[in-house]
Amino acid sequence: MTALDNAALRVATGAADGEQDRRAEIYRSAARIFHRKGYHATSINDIAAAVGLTKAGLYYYIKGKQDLLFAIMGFAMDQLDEQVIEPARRVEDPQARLETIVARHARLITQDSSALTILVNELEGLLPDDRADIIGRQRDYVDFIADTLAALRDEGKVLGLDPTVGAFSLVGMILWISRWYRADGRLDGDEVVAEVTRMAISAVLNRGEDSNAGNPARTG
Amino acid sequence: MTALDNAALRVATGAADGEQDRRAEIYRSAARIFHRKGYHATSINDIAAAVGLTKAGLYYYIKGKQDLLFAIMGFAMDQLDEQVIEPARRVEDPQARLETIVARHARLITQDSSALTILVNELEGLLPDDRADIIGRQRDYVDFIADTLAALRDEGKVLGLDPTVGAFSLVGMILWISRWYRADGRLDGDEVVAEVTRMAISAVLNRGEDSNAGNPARTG
DNA sequence: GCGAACCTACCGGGCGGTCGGTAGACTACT
DNA sequence: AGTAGTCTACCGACCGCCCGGTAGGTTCGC
Repeated sequence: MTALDNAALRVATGAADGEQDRRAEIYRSAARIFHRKGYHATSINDIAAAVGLTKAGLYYYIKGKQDLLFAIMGFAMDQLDEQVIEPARRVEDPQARLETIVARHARLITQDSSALTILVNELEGLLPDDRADIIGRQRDYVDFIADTLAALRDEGKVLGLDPTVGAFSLVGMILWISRWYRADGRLDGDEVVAEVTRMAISAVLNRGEDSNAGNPARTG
Repeated sequence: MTALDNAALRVATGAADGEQDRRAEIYRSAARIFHRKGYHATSINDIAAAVGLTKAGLYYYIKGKQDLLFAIMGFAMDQLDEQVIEPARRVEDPQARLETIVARHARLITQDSSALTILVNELEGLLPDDRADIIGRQRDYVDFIADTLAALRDEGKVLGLDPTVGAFSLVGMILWISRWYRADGRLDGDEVVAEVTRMAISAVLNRGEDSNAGNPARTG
């Protein structure tokens, strides 16, 4: 049933808006409200009202608040798998693969950040088993990036970078986009994606030890 | 009264543990629990129990849940001002200043991330006026970084980087540390700080256009 | 007339917050 | 020395509200 729910959500976030599948609209609205107010601050009534139903009416479509959250996160993770990880896996050159990862992930966020952002911010709202599931998939993603960085290092393009720290840092940079990017802002989505991708690659590539960035600040 | 509260918290987060000032312990515990479970998922009872009081007893010390949150965030912002922004302001060379910002901010997070992390994750729990206050101070911080990046660009050390996007990206990289760094992990705090600082500087400095990181990925 | 789609009404419970009270230390006056 | 008053630091009990969730209909297209 989760698979079915995710399918519904996938339809919903696509271009074609709901015409028959009410469930899709519900998931999409819930994702938007969770994203804006946070999971715990969002009531079932909020979601019901947003889709023009009463609370009881909403329960015709969903099993509960936590299942709703898990379904949204599962969908977001599916999106990441399909639109970032799988395409990147088919890129053999490590640098090109890293660029693919960053650019595609960033683009996903500039296009619709709701589900992706909930995915990282509302983990503690899940049941332990569900949380373990999601965290495992996230961990796989970070490992995938770390492996790519390790491959870059083996090519000699990167010196003295810890792949795990590098992977986490790049992920942080990408995820943070959802906090500051506005579709109606000074830069459009493609420009932001390009800019962030450039920074990410630059952060990782070796520049030949011309920087003395070590430990310049001491407390006090 | 907020100033007094913040003073109490400042004492609390220092080395010397509570010996008389109960308020300090309360703020510190609250920050830790808010950090772990999130603001909305934390009840006043949780905090009271953590400091060995009943809910009513706790209200002898605090004005309300939202004031508690605002006080914690105000303290975190003060920490940022005093330990990151002010020291960095005294550094004239833009690159050295940027290194100071990143290293000091990162160090703050590896040392005790509770208040700093609440500061960015629980904004929507605040009253509108309080939120505006905090957001304004955060915006000032980002502008400070962006100005530093602009100065670097004027020196010719950076080509074609948007200072605002750069500032946000670096902040994202730094803040994300609190999500993955564990004090008992493989790397100790200083190593992580050094690694992240190196990445941040590298992300921003010009490497002479040897990267073709543009728009390598298309959907579909 | 039957099932899908939805409603009104309700439940138990936990929430943030308040109230009246009080143990005990400390002060003040006689 | 005794005792009355006062203040700090707390507690048990309670309030009204809203929460997630449910029971039991009702409407409506087929």
